[in-house]
Amino acid sequence: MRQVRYLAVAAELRAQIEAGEVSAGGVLPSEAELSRAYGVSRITVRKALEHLKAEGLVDSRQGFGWFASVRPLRQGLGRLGTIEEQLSESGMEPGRKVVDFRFVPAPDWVARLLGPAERIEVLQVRRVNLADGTPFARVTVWLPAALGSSFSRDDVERHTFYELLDVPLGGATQTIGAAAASARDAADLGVPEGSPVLRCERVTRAADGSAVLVAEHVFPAHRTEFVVELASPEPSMAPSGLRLVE
Amino acid sequence: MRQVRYLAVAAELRAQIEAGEVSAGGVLPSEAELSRAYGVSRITVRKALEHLKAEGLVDSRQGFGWFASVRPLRQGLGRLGTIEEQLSESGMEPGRKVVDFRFVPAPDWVARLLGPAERIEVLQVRRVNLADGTPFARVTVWLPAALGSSFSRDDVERHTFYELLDVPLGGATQTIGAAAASARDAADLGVPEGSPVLRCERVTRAADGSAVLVAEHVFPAHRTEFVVELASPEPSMAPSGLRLVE
DNA sequence: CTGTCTCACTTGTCATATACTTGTATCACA
DNA sequence: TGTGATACAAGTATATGACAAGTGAGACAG
Repeated sequence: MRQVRYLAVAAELRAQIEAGEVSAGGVLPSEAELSRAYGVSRITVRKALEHLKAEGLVDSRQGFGWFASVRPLRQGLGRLGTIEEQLSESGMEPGRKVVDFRFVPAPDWVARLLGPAERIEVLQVRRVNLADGTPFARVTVWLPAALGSSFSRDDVERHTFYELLDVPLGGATQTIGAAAASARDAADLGVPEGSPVLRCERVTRAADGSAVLVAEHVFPAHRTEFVVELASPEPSMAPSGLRLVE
Repeated sequence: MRQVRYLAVAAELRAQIEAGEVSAGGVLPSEAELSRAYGVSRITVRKALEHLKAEGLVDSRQGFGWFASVRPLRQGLGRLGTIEEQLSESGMEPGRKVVDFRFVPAPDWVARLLGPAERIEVLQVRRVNLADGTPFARVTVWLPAALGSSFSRDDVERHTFYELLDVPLGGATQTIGAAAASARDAADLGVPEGSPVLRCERVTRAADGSAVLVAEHVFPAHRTEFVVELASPEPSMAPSGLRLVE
């Protein structure tokens, strides 16, 4: 029987990563080192690593190295598509409606998140997402006026902000909480005032770490929920990422 | 495992700042001094500092120096401790109280999650977590009777289930949603009935992928929120992991 | 006391160099 | 087709040095 060496190497690496010997985000030894360690050529090591990359377990950057993926997705679990994909798959018709497009002075909490320099003016876009004509989300985006000055209402209606922005993006921080629907929430989403809603606040940062965009998503609780895959169980029973607010 | 030096320097600086060795608003040593102190080049010190700046922990002014931010923009999720740690750090006394410990037939939705074989009987443990005596979470755990038969009420009061279980765990799926407080939620958490709560449902799987344990966490919305760090922004504006429910 | 100048020190930025990494291509062998 | 050896291109981390530009404090003339 012919032995396939790179699969054996891949299996060993996978075992080490899943055993936590390489922490999430940690850097693996270089291909050359692995090659020496396992007594195989660099080609074989690469094939093994690329195999793991296809599984979503590791990733690489040229000139830097290989590192364990921050959020590995297991093979058995299909990727969760975007909401729009889910809608069309279940036969519903997605739609969106821009209900507000204005330059306004930044609300206090938005100004705090964007940083002091951006205090002055922001482009505020409010949009309602529809499924078969009934609203299931309201999204509000605040963008420094300097960045949004060239956008038209048509632009934001047809494209995502990530497409429109010409800035290399570096990451985001997302906060998920529950709240009672305000009067405006109730009107926009067609739910009773005071009924529970999921509120998600996201700060998107540029590659250099500066905040670029603040977004608030509000969902009626009875129609939506978040799903998070945890690769390895937390030591505590408390869900990861939970935080007490003031 | 390879190390990236500027990340190591950043970690040490972060530790010092958070330990209060640099008071809020206080000035850090100059880049040249840090460079000497850590035995690295100024470039590396700068990269570390800029890393912390992206986290909102420090800031700089040309000609003046680096100083700790008065109000950190955000806490990196990587170092977000368990709720218990947060409580003791903020001077509150954590506590827990087991309010229910029973073997019962599995509720339908739990049985579905655990798989058909486990339909028969489960150990149901209900616990209220306290901060300074007032409840901030209620956790209910369902465990197949076969796995939980050896546990005593004292065991679950003193240890986490992850410690008690002798099974190698493989991962978990966590669902976060909002809901209105039921009568029991209201009683357990001390909030008005119908007020919004965060509801988190977790299915923990063994290494072989079979479901081992189902847990439900309920938090009053006004005290808790989830923070998720996204390494790279999603192509869609919709928050990742969101899913429509029936 | 008040303005102004100077000087030491700081961050911001650029250029250059080295060592090391992944990405890719080529040729060879079983 | 899997594996190995080699070479080179491209990208990253780090070190070193230099200079521009901003800050603050003290010296000094009025």
